[in-house]
Amino acid sequence: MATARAKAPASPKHQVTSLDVARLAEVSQSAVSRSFTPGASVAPETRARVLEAARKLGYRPNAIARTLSTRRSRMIAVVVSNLQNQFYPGVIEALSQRLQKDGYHVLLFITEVEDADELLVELLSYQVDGIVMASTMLSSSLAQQIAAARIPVVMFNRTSRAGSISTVSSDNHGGGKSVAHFFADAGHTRVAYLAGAEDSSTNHDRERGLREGLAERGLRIVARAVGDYRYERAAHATRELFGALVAHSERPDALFVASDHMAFAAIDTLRSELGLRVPDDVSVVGFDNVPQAEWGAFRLTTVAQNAAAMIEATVTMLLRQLEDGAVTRDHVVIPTQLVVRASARLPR
Amino acid sequence: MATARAKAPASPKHQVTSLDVARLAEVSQSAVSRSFTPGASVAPETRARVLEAARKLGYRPNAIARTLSTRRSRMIAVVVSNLQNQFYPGVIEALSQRLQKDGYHVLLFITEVEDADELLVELLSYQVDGIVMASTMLSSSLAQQIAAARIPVVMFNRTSRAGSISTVSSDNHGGGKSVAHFFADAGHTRVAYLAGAEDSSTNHDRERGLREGLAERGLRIVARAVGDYRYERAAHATRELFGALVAHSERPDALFVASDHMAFAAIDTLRSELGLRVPDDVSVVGFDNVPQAEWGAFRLTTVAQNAAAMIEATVTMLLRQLEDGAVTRDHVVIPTQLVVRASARLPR
DNA sequence: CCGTAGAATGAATGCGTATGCAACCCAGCC
DNA sequence: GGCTGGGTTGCATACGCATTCATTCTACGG
Repeated sequence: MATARAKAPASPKHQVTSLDVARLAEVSQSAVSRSFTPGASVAPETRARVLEAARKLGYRPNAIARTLSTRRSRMIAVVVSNLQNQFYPGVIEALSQRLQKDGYHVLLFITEVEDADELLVELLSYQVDGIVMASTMLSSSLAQQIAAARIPVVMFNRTSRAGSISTVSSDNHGGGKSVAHFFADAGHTRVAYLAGAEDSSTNHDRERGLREGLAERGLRIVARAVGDYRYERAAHATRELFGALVAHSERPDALFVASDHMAFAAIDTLRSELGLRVPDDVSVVGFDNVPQAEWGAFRLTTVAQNAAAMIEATVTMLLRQLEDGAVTRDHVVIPTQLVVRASARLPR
Repeated sequence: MATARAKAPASPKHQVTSLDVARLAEVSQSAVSRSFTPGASVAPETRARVLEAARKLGYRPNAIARTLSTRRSRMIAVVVSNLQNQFYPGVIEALSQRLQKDGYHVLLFITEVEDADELLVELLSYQVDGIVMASTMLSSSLAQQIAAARIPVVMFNRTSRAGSISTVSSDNHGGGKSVAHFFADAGHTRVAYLAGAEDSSTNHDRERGLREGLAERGLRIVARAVGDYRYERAAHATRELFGALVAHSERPDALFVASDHMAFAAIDTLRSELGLRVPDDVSVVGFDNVPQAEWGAFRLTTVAQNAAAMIEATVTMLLRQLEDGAVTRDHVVIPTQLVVRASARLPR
């Protein structure tokens, strides 16, 4: 016995299709399609009739059907992992709005570390036109596969030695170097580094910049701990570097942190937990210049990433590849700038 | 003369389709489709042959074509406006992961205030299976339209008098009330309110809760300013409430802020700019319990929203409606809890 | 006044998958 | 041994739109 499935009355359930509009406007389905396709050949009065009929019926072209037909979905996949770091929500927001302006939409994928591969495969089945990967690695096998599918990929804020993949990043090396000089000019001699994820190119480049910049002034990194781009781990790393177990003479007098997010953890820990003053006892400099860096509680001196420029470069690159149909391998590096606030001692 | 369009060699450009797999496995296209459809009728050995062939060819079912056929896209639209407020990135992250677990994906729409309508129309053309609206209003005409299309909508963290729309929200009224009692118990008599967006139900309910809670103790809101859920405007509102122009005797001794994000602005402004101590001079309580509330710089006493429960309720509600095919109008209210930290004076 | 280029239109087909339906096979049962 | 029924399979078609191709219509120049 079949259970009486309380199926809702199928009154306007029948989705309005271009054929319905065609009938009402007394034209062919082709004419309807053309009326909604910019640049197609339709007489103005025909289009007017069609649009009027469409309005009456509440018709909206079906983007899915269009995708199947044109092989372009106008969807861009954005892959992100760490939304706790304030940098990324801002990026997503700006990126999304920028793409919307060009008629594209964002299919969002959140992924922890390395299940990214599995996700990517799913993502491909949605026929996205392009992919932006922020703060996530891409296995080279998968990169291969995506390249084969001729889908443009842009790595945002990450670089990669893998296949034919474009990247947009800040001048992390230069940023790190400028911090080194800034510290040196302020007379700091015991500089420590609080690292992000060890396998990330950003972390690597920022540290290298710091090291080389210090070397130019005859200094070196005297201590180092890993915060993995996470607040809690950064707080823990700060305790390692400045805790009671560290002899006073060994204590660093300046700390470069690989991201603002972690810098907040460092400052909080230094002040509230270890009783150290910032910048009087320790100078702290971050990286990113997220909105909170400006807040009164932190007044963080930091290396600003030009997010707007990075996003513009990303979108430009993506759209160009989409138009050309050719997957390229460009690398754009956006300059950074040291923003001096109050969390680090000023140069003399 | 036709320009020689440098069309890339169409080597593996021809997308692998179920028909290709069928040919290789020497079965019909139907068999391939069924092999990828859980619960379909296929002999185990047939399915094995198909999967093997698919693997060889690198075949992945085309989700777009499937959508066209099944009329289910397995995409959920998520509409958000204010990603600066840390509450929302967290929600997006959790929501996205939760939906991914059930095989759904998030189509993200960022919208400033009221161009939402236009966006929603676009969104509908993507045949999303459901919509989650967070921190965004929905015009009732559009709500009507969506209901007619039989697309389930859940308003997240907002309520609405409009059409047949489900809502998930916290007990904002109760939360506001508990703050009132907390202030009263601590002996505060001059309580001020820093409001969010005036047209939001959350703001309205939180304020009403505060007012009623105070009334129960014979108190009232002595001052009020609007921060519109934005940091800068909240800082400005704080100056209005506590600035030099306010007579000392008129100055509030407790401040309830409609969101943590704004509470940070209030605290920063009170401390860094107005030279007031928190909580010694002014008690501050927020709402949301975002991760930063716990940070050493703020140690914010706040009303915690149970984001996990809200998300679970949202997803459950959405999925149920998708299965039943019936758009319902449920209203779930999740309890809140006052989290006591150090930004407000403790009850005696 | 005829020929023709060009615009406008409709019929037909393809995009890749899911599924109702009919055909088929085979085991089990009377 | 014939019959029945369940499990498999393939055929054909639908999903909604874009686009090619052929056809018709219009206007214009010679």
